[in-house]
Amino acid sequence: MTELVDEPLSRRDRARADTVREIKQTARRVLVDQGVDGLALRAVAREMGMTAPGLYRYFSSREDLVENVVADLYDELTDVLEAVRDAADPATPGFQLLSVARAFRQWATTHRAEFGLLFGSSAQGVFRPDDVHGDGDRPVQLAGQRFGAVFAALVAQVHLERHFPVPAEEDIEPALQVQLRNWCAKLPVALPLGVVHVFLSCWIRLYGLVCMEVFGHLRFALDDAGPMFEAELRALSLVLGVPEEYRPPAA
Amino acid sequence: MTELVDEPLSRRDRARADTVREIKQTARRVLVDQGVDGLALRAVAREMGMTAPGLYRYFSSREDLVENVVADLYDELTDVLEAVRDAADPATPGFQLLSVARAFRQWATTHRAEFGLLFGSSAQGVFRPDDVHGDGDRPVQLAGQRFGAVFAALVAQVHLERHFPVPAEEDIEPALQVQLRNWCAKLPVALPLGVVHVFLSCWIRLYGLVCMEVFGHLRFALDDAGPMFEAELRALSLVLGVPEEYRPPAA
DNA sequence: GCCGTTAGCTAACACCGTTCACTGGAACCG
DNA sequence: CGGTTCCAGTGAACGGTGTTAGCTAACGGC
Repeated sequence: MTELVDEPLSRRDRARADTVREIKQTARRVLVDQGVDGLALRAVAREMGMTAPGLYRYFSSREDLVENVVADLYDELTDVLEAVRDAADPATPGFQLLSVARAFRQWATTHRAEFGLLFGSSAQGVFRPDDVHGDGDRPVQLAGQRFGAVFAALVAQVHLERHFPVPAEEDIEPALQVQLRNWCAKLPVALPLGVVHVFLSCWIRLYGLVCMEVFGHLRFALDDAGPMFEAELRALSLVLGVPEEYRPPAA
Repeated sequence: MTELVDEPLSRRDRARADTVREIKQTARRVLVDQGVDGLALRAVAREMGMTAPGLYRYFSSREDLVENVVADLYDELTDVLEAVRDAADPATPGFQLLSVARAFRQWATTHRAEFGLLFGSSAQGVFRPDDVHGDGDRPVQLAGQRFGAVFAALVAQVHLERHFPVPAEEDIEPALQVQLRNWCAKLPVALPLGVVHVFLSCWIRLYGLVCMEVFGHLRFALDDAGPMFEAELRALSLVLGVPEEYRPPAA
């Protein structure tokens, strides 16, 4: 058994860790310029001067490799969002939230293949049917939670600063109440049910619009989703009571 | 050259049409119980006692077959939605819209594989990058337009009956205005820009929620999306001014 | 220096999409 | 009726895939 202490990394272990990194990094490059379907084990191996079976020393299957790449991508995306949040000026929750939302779309549109892997229809690996809630401790699940926490925390802060209108608990259907309560219990901070309800509703709109744009399901109406995105952002700002001066302006 | 008249279907042509039907039908069955990745030409051929190369007499590639299956699925889904709309009692636009939205979710959750093919991230076939707008005349595009028209027409009718609040033209960003105008021009009926804006916004929410549910991206928070769907439906009813008595009730 | 562990290889299996050359039979024409 | 043309469907083959089994060779710890 390997030690849980992180200090005694043997020479071999370091080499192994390096190889793992290189594989994931190569896989990501292949993903980007070959597409999801072109993300083949053999292609990854070829790209780094190995043969496909060699990869099985590091990942138990293609699915396993993909899952680890997904976790890394979640982390990378989260890093970007956190950096944008922390660089936002003024550093008010409202403006930070808008900036993060824009950065999310920006990342999605400039990393289409990666976005498809994270948020598309082929992401059975992220949240498997068997673990009812996505709160296991596999890397991809932890990374997913970290990602979600960025938005959740910002909405919570916005609400803390300016109490935007939320439905009263008793105005939420009981069946939805218990689910929201269960979810709340897993969050680091306690939030009123109405707030998480509004957060979920806002996230649905952001996710829906960005997905439609990236997956090409918006082209029936728009050829550039940018203006529509800003309009939706403005609508969300109103819902969340983001102060006028930080809101995207109407035309 | 074959005649454009539809009467003189030779014996051969009828047999051919039957085979095409059987192939698509078999492909759909394979899709359902093997998943999108399991939708292999060889599997389809095997299932119907043929060999894979034989299918090339009917479809020029796997992609071609999939595209035709997608078109059929769009048609089937649209038929379901239209039937639900026409069977809605009372037959008011508001209630019809709610019924159709529920039927859409119902179809999506009971036909996950098919839904993923139509609305997921692997739908490059439906709207290709090259045709800027999805208004070509390939079967899949026609079917897609027919699908969208169901929702669009209902929203239009709801607005005709009760003028829910829409943004004034001059409150829409110019860049978005021209896009919406272009799209409007392709619709069968003339609609105020504000109405199509609201329609698009509502469709984003419906699409976003159903996609998240079907693709498993909602499991981080909810294990049954039903109540949240009804809550969103209620929110949309308020946006669209659907009369109180047809709205989903608050808790 | 020995010995266990392990990285990486080759070969192989079963599958995939696709092309090609071919056969059998149906449809058409004189 | 015979001859010819067309076409559905086949088997073989090519190059690709994920994955397993068995081997070699090098490395780390004693």
